Amino acid sequence: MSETAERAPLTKERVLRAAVALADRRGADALSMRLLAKELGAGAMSLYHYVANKDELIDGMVDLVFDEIALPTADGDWRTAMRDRALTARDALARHPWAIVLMESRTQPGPANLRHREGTLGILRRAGFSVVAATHANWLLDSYLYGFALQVATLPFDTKEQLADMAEQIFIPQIPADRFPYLHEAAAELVAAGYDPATEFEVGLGLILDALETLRSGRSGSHALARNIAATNAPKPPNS
Amino acid sequence: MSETAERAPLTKERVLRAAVALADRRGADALSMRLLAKELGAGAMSLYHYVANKDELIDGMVDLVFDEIALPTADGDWRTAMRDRALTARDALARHPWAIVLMESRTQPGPANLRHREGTLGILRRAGFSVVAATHANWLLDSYLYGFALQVATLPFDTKEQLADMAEQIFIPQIPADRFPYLHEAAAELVAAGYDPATEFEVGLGLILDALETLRSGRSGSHALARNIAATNAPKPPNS
DNA sequence: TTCGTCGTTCGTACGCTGTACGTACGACGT
DNA sequence: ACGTCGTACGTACAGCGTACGAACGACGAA
Repeated sequence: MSETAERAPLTKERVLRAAVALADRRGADALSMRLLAKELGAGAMSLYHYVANKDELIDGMVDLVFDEIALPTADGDWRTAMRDRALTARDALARHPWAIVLMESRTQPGPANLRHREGTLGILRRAGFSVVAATHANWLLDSYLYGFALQVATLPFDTKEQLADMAEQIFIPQIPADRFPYLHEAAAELVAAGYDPATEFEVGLGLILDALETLRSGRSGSHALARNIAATNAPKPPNS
Repeated sequence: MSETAERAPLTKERVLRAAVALADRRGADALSMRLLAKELGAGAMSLYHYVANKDELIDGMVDLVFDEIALPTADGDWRTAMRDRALTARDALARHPWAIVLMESRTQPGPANLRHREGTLGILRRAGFSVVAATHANWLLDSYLYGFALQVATLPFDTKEQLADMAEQIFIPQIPADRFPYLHEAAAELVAAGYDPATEFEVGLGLILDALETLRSGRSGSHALARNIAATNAPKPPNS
């Protein structure tokens, strides 16, 4: 493969990027120090000059993925800013499915992670969200984002054509109609209706953003708890 | 520890339950066939008479956790049914944090998983959700559920007292106020406002359920895509 | 009683993992 | 010419999942 071709000097940057590429190509399980070293044309132990251990390697990889998510800018309304961020985050997590679990399981947030939290929080605060309301908004958006990515990462289909194939060849025959009538019906009807899984993310995202608007203005729907908490703090952005 | 005390006959059930207990106690990483066998007072290879391999062991463990989630019943309105399911699921995932990732990463759904999907889908369909609207609802609810559980599993605090300690001793000193003004402000203000992370899940859940009501009645908020799709299929429950 | 046969248990071994430890080598200041 | 230091890595160890085959008790048939 790459025996003597690429013997550029080893750096932390190069190690991390190679690790991301390897995880993308072969999956998180295949990422071992030995294999990564071979990929770089180096010995396994050489890597330990650039990362203290495998955990630190993974921390670095996660922060690289975070850097691929568009940092929301100050201009424009909060809705499109949060929407753009969610969409690019979704894309980044689709490119690096191994990162989904690792991103939120690192106890120490990396610099890109911090920059992100600061950016999104700023957008929300300047848009009139109270600190507590913005906290609710971030929890809701991030939970949806990570949960969705987690579910999508293991789906065996992406397009509506693949969904149709899956449903007809695997799902419907395996689900007995008498024990699972609703699932049976749904599988058939989704295909018939031309349901496209690629647009699913934006449906839920739109609903969430609508819901957050009620949180911002302090008038929640029928949920008393959210209403009470939203009223706790008036918006008062720092630094302006 | 348990040398000759518990030499009840090995069964698949016993192996799976011991595996769940071990993962709860020591974490997913510590779950090895050798350690699990020792826990059961058996040799490592004995386990392979009850599970084909470690993957099948994990499949069984995940299905046991699924069984802890309350299957929604037919009576009552859809909102409380979905709310109860989400809350018991949240509790089950809090008891078994290792299961969050594994649950949605198993390509083959276990029997408890299938029973669940059928149950929730039935609730929604009978409540008037179209097949496509119910699909949206499930994606939104499940994504929130898993994403929230994923984030909570790694948080170092659960109660508002722990949050206050964390913020004061770790978070605020580590976040320079000049580079991260909003994060800095938020950490201080959340503590001052008596923000309780334990209630966070229900805030987002309430907002989502409110949003789903608009999906059910076919009138979405400002999101045209959801409105169009919701109109695609009229509700027509099977089997009744 | 003796002899398969079968279900269950598990000892050993292989190739893999992360990484501790010690060594080796080229570049550089003195 | 001689230490020192940054970089590289060979070897080794404990632990992993699991393939293979042997051991052992229970049992029906002879």
